[in-house]
Amino acid sequence: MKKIQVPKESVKRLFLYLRNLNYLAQEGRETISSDKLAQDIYVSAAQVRKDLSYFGDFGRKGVGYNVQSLISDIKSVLGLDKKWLVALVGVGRLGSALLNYPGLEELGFQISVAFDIDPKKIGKTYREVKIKDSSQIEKIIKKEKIKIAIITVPVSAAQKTADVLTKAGIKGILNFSPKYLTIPENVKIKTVNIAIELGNLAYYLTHSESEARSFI
Amino acid sequence: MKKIQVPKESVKRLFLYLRNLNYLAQEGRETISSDKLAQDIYVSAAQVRKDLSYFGDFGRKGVGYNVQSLISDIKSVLGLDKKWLVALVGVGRLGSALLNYPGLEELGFQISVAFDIDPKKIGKTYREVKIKDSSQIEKIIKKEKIKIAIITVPVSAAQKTADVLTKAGIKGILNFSPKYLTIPENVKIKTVNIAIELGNLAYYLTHSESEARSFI
DNA sequence: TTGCGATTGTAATCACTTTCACAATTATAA
DNA sequence: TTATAATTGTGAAAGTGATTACAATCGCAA
Ligand SMILES: NC(=O)c1ccc[n+]([C@@H]2O[C@H](COP(=O)([O-])OP(=O)(O)OC[C@H]3O[C@@H](n4cnc5c(N)ncnc54)[C@H](O)[C@@H]3O)[C@@H](O)[C@H]2O)c1
Ligand SMILES: NC(=O)c1ccc[n+]([C@@H]2O[C@H](COP(=O)([O-])OP(=O)(O)OC[C@H]3O[C@@H](n4cnc5c(N)ncnc54)[C@H](O)[C@@H]3O)[C@@H](O)[C@H]2O)c1
Repeated sequence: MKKIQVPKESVKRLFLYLRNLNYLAQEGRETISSDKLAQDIYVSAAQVRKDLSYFGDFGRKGVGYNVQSLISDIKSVLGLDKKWLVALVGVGRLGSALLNYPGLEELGFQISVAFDIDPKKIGKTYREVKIKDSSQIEKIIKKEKIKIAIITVPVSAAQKTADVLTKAGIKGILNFSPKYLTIPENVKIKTVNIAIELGNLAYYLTHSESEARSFI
Repeated sequence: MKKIQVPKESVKRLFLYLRNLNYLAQEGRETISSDKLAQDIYVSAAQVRKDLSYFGDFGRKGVGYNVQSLISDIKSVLGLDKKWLVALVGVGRLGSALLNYPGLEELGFQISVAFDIDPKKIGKTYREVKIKDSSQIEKIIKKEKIKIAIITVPVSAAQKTADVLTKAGIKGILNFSPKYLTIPENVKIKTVNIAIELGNLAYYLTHSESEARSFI
C-alpha cells in the first residue's frame, strides 16, 4: 500500500479554507474558485488546489468548487464530521478562559469534563461543565471514552497529568505547559507555547532591518 | 551581500535550547554537548549544531558549548538581551489570563499597558498593569515607544484594533483572534489559533490508524 | 610529546514542500 | 455547432530544510 504523505502545512491550511468557506456559505455563495478561496489567507491559488488534491478531486474544471460539498468534504478529511469530547485538566486562569471559549465548539469540540485539585474549584460549574477532582481523571475519561485532553496545569504537574491521561486512554493532548512531555508513541501531542510565539516576533523584529548580520 | 536564510524552524528551536540551557545553568553545569542539549526535545545532535551554526561558532571542538556564554549568545540572536515592552488590547477572559502569566517575563517581555473599551474594566489594575481606555491606544503607544502588541479582542474588533496599533507604530503583533489581519508590509504578525491546534489533533487521530484512506 | 576519545562545524546528500505551467474540462455565447 | 473564457488537477522544476558523515580540533593521560 502506498504511503501517501500530506504536508503538515497543507493540513493546517485546510482549516483556513474551511473558515473562508463558512463565510461564503453564509453569504449564499454556491461555487468558488481556488483563486477566490485563496484570498485573504496569503496563499496562492495553486497551493489551494494542490492541498485539496491530496484528498480527492473536489472541484470541476472550468467551474470551481461547490461551497457546500467542499465544506463537508474538508470536514470529513479533518475528522470534524462528528463531535469530539474533550477533557480539560487545570481550571486556572488559562483553563477557565478555554472553558468559556466558544471557538472550540464551532469546530465540533466539546469540553465535556474539567478537572482540578483545588477544593475551592471542585464542584463549581463553568458553562455547564462541572469541575471534578483530579483523582477521578482515569475513571471518568475511561467511562466517557474521551480521546482528547487539554493540559493547563502548572508545569510542575504537567508530566504527572500527561501520565494519568494516557493511562486513561487519551490519544491526543493539547499542552499549554512550557515543557515537552514524555508520552507513549501512539499518543499525539501538540504543545502551544505563547511565550515562544512572542519570542519569534522579537527575533524577526530584531533581524528585519539589519540585513547585514555580524556573524554570518 | 549574501542574504543568508535561517529556517524558521531553526529559530523556534533556539527557544527550546535556551530553556534547556537555563535548567543546566541552574544545576551549575559549565559545558554541554550538542548531544545532551538535544535531549528531551526530540531533535538530533546534528540539528542542534546546524541550528547554532547559522549564527556563529559558539562551541569548541572536543569540548562542547559553554552554558553561560551560549545562553547569552542565543539571547542576543533572538533579540532577548533587552526588555521588550508589550501592549495588550482586550482584557477579557484570555487577555486577563495573559496579563497574569509570568512565562512572558521569563523571556524578557513586560506587558506594560493594557486597553479595553468596557467602562467596568477601565481603571482597574491587573498585576500592576492599569487598564486604559482603547481611545488612548495611539497616544500611549507612541509615547512609550512600544513595538509589540497582543490582540485579544473579539474577532469583530480585531481588524480595527490592528489598524490603530500599526498607526501607533507597533511593529509586531501576536493575534489571538481567529482571523487573518491585513497590516502593512513592514509589520510582523503571528496568529495563534487554539481551535486549529485542537483540530490538528483530530486530524492526526483520525488518520493514524487507518493507513488506507478511500480518496487517495 | 604523542595518541586517543570526545566533539564541533559543515559539505554533500537526501527529503520534503511550494511554485510553475499547461493539458483537460466545463459553461456559455455566437 | 464551434469558439472562447474560466478553471481544475498535476507532473516537473525550483526551493527549502534535515540528515549524514567526516575532517578538524580539543583536553587529557601516558
Ligand atoms: N495564563 C496564561 O496566559 C498562560 C499562557 C500560556 C501558558 N500557560 C501555561 O498554562 C498552565 C496554566 O497556567 P495558568 O496561568 O492558568 O495557571 P493557574 O495557576 O492559574 O492555573 C493552574 C490550575 O491548575 C490546577 N492544578 C494544579 N495542579 C493540578 C493537578 N495536578 N491536577 C489538576 N489541576 C491542577 C490549579 O489548582 C489551578 O487551578 C501553566 O503551565 C502555564 O505555564 C498559561
Ligand atoms: N477565551 C479563550 O480561551 C480564547 C482562546 C483562543 C482565542 N480567543 C480569541 O481571543 C479573543 C478574546 O477572547 P476572550 O474569550 O478573551 O473574549 P472576551 O469577550 O472575554 O474578551 C474580549 C475583551 O475585549 C474587549 N474589547 C472589545 N472590543 C474592544 C476594542 N475595540 N478595544 C479594546 N477592547 C475591546 C471587551 O470589552 C472584552 O473585555 C477572541 O477573538 C477569541 O476568539 C479566545
